[in-house]
Amino acid sequence: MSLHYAILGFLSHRPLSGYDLKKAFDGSVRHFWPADQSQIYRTLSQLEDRQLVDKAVIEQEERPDRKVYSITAEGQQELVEWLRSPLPMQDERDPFLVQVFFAGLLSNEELLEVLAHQKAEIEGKYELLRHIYQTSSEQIQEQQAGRASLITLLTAEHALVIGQAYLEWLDDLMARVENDDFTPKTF
Amino acid sequence: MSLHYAILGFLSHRPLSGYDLKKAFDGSVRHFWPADQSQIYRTLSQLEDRQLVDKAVIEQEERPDRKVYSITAEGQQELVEWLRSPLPMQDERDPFLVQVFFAGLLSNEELLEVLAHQKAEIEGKYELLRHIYQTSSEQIQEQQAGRASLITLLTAEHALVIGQAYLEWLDDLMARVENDDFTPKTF
DNA sequence: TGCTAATATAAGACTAATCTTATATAGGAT
DNA sequence: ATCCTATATAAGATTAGTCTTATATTAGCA
Repeated sequence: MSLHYAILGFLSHRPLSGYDLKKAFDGSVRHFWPADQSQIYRTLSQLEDRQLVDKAVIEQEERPDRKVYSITAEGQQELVEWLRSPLPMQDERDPFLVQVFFAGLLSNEELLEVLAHQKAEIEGKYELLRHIYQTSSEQIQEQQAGRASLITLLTAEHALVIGQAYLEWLDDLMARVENDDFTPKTF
Repeated sequence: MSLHYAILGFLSHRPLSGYDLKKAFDGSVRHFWPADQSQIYRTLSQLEDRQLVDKAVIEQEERPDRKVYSITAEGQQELVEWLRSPLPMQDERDPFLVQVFFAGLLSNEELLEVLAHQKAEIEGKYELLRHIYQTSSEQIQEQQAGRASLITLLTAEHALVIGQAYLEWLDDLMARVENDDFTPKTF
């Protein structure tokens, strides 16, 4: 469902084609809402059926026609209503945590390997996001872009804060595995 | 896919019926891998087809037959192999972050409301998990249960660490919204 | 007396998302 | 010469997970 609103969100800035939208997703929100190309096109035609977007066909001789979508007044209204509405929490689904939960079946060495792999993955994701955050925050500040642009940075900030905590937990855990000491902590 | 392995994981401790498994999921891993009752039964019969589990039918006069599943040698092997194997990272999907990303369309007051709601949700989840963590860590320590039991606590610990970071980010963000100051941070 | 919860299983329909494949062309790189 | 990338769209099949409904009985509560 959120894909509908994410698309409306992008279209609320400027009209875009399916192709443009795919690039917009990959370049900004993919770390918390990846979008499949095929699904974008399907969702666009659903939004069109519900008259939340308008389609403008721009004929091109050498390529398939560009179909540029723009948000309608109804679409804008539905988007803002959704943005305002408190959402029920999503349940998470993390196969890595399933591995950890049943890791009693592994030796400490095997467990350490799994943890080290996860650490590398999280670190990679973290570094990528840090780079994106830095360059785009500099860009936004140079251009003196407004409040709405600054707000888009907050999701990257969220990922960085969570990533840092994740890495601290992993480091602490790896140390405990090395000492073979799994004594519970207090919270 | 992880549901297959999570079921095998539970069955590696002791034989269980579909009904038992549903309770086991709800009581321990549901915060990172919720399982639908219907899906558990379907997955059990798939595992049976692949001979990773054995079914023992216990006839009951007054109720539907209890079908108790136990893990086979092949099942145990596949489980341990999976536990050892480094998994590709999952992409997240968080509608709340979609809201934040496009929150430029909301006023500061509206945004604060959305954030306050999320804070309450996260706090609720956090308190629940803290309670579960405390009681079950005490229980495990009293019973002098072994390494495998202590390891199951680590996933709750993970959720608590992440939850804390999440709440700190939210608090900081709410303060900034109140001051209408969205200046980027440095990471 | 009737309602609810617990025990126990499972099919059917549906939705969201992914993966694969198809069509069509231009321009640049090897 | 040939291959890859970018542009541009979209149907088809499949998978994982959810939601609804069905069946059947007992025990306890109000």
